[in-house]
Amino acid sequence: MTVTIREIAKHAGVSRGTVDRVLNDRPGVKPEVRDRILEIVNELNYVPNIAAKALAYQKKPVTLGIVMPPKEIVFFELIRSGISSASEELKDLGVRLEYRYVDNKRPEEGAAAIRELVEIGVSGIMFSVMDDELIRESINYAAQKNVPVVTFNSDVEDSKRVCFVGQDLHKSGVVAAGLMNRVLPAEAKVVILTGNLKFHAHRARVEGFKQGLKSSGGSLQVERVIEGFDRYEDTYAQLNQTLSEHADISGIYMATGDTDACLEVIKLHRKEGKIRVVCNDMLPSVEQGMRDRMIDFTIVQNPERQGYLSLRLLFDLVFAGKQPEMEHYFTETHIYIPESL
Amino acid sequence: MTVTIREIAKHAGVSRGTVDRVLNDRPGVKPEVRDRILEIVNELNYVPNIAAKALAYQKKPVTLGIVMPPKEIVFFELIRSGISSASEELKDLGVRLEYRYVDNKRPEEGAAAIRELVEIGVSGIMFSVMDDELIRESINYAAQKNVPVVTFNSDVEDSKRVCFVGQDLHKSGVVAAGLMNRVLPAEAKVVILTGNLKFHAHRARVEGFKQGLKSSGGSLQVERVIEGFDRYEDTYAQLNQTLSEHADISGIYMATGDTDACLEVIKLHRKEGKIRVVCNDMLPSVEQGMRDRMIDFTIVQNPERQGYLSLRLLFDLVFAGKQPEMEHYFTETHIYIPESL
DNA sequence: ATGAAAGCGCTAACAT
DNA sequence: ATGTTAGCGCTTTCAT
Repeated sequence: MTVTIREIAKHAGVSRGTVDRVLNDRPGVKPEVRDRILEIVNELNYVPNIAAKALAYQKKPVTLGIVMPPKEIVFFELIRSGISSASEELKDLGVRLEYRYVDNKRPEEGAAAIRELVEIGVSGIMFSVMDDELIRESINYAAQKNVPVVTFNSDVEDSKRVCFVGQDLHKSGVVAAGLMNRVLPAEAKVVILTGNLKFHAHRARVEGFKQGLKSSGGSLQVERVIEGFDRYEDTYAQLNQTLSEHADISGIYMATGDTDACLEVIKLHRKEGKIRVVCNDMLPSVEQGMRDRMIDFTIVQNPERQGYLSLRLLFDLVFAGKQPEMEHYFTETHIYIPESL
Repeated sequence: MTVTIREIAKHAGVSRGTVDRVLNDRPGVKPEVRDRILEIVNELNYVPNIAAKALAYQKKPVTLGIVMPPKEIVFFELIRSGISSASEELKDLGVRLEYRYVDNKRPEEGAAAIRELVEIGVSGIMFSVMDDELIRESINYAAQKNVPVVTFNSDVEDSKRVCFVGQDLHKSGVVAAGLMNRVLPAEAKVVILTGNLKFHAHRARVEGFKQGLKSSGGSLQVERVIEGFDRYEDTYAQLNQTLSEHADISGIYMATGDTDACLEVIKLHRKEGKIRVVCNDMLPSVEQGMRDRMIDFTIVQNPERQGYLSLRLLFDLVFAGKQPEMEHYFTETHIYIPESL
């Protein structure tokens, strides 16, 4: 027999209303009664019935806030589709979603969005904006107001967010190294392209790659690590220079940065098909590069799942009181080749 | 405003009971009334509320049947874990699962299981047993009794199953060819290992591989296609012979078959690390082979997702009347290398 | 501080 | 053939 709120009430010799108050941390219950009820709840191993809760919430649905970049940011497209799947499943379950689209490079917008969502009374927040002190403060403010925050895609470290769902950037790099090792001959020379090594997120892949090369006992040489600062021109100029100076470069790991710039330089040097290219993510430019057979591999970390899982975790937490089991949920690392498309 | 059964009743000038009868195809409604109600249902775009249904079904849950191999068949482990995730989500939603474990090489067991489940009154069935005429008949029998069947992992073609969830075997082969092409030099010789070319499932990967080699304009040569009939000895003997006769084999595509036999032969010929090996699936023997760096790649088709999706589709169908959108749901093709583990 | 009762949308048993 | 009603387990409002 599944144990209901009614059973608890009977055991405790109180009404269902009182039990409900205790279970939902509502005021107006004598501490000793509260304790006794909680004891019984534990003893009987009570678990709330989702369907019943959902039905009761129909009139005044629980609201979950989502803060992320707007539709124009194509990188988030698949994450959005994962969120959609989850929200489809939750459609009838007494949940409403409240979106706030912000520039994910503008911490102040993200921080403000969190506070606003807390003000309007959301029960939980999904959040993806570049890490920053302002944001940390907002997240902690939400936490203190009992509004749990799940970060996704990019984490806000040392904040009071309940968990993070995203990529294992270091592992991307390790896997990229494994691929290079298999497609290039011994002693071959490779170049790493990244954005800005000051950012942890950019550094992690590069470090993973280097470590991967080492630990696999490979003999590949990293000729240079280029910081392109996510700009076409910088990337183009530096890579161009490098390829000019080193005609024997046979692999490029595009850890972070402008794919188009990279491919243009390869064309300029007439190295199509001669230089092996490993990328990350499946942006339109990467997909095109694969179709054109200029990119050999791209490493992807299940963005749909990031979206789906974050929302699901948040729902389970606020609706069933189910605490996330981990602090970091890393989505699986997958490898694509042109034939995978 | 979401439209409820009550609204429909009001519009039609009947009671909620009658509407319920119509919506659930229960007898005892005058045809003209039924038609009128259905019209209104369409017009108002009525969608049943899952939470309410689930709650009402608490006492007498809807039962879904699952026919698949028992725990000993390790291949299904991940599929099972996907089923578990889905059933976790559906726990409170008025659904009960009824398992029948059968040898998936024994169609008569599978066919009997379907009939039995239909007899005991399940509302839908998930099914995975090798294709066979007996099974086709059972599935059609179930369909005729209004019990939808979703096949997963291996399809039962030309049957009245509502849809199939599983791998795109042909694509596995194409992707394998893409990998071989990237890691082997031009003109290299490869061997294909399969089970029994009489089986469509075994043939599909082999054909995909060959076609992949061709269409990518590669120059690799398929030296031989070995049928190992899923037996260690046959595989061992034939591969051994082939490697003895052709010292220049530099790639093996393990489309289907006994991985251990394959690896043993490679060791025997001291070709560890010299012959590139591409496998399918992530069986324990494959995983071990990767850790030992004897297998370079394995191609996997999201078995968890197969389990999850099949159950979810079945639930949506019987619970919300949502017809599957496709007849074939192919799970995504993923590539793993040792560093992915 | 606590109890009682109505209601969320749907099903099913019982009436008519 | 159709209407009425009592739940399903939880929330919430209104009494006490």
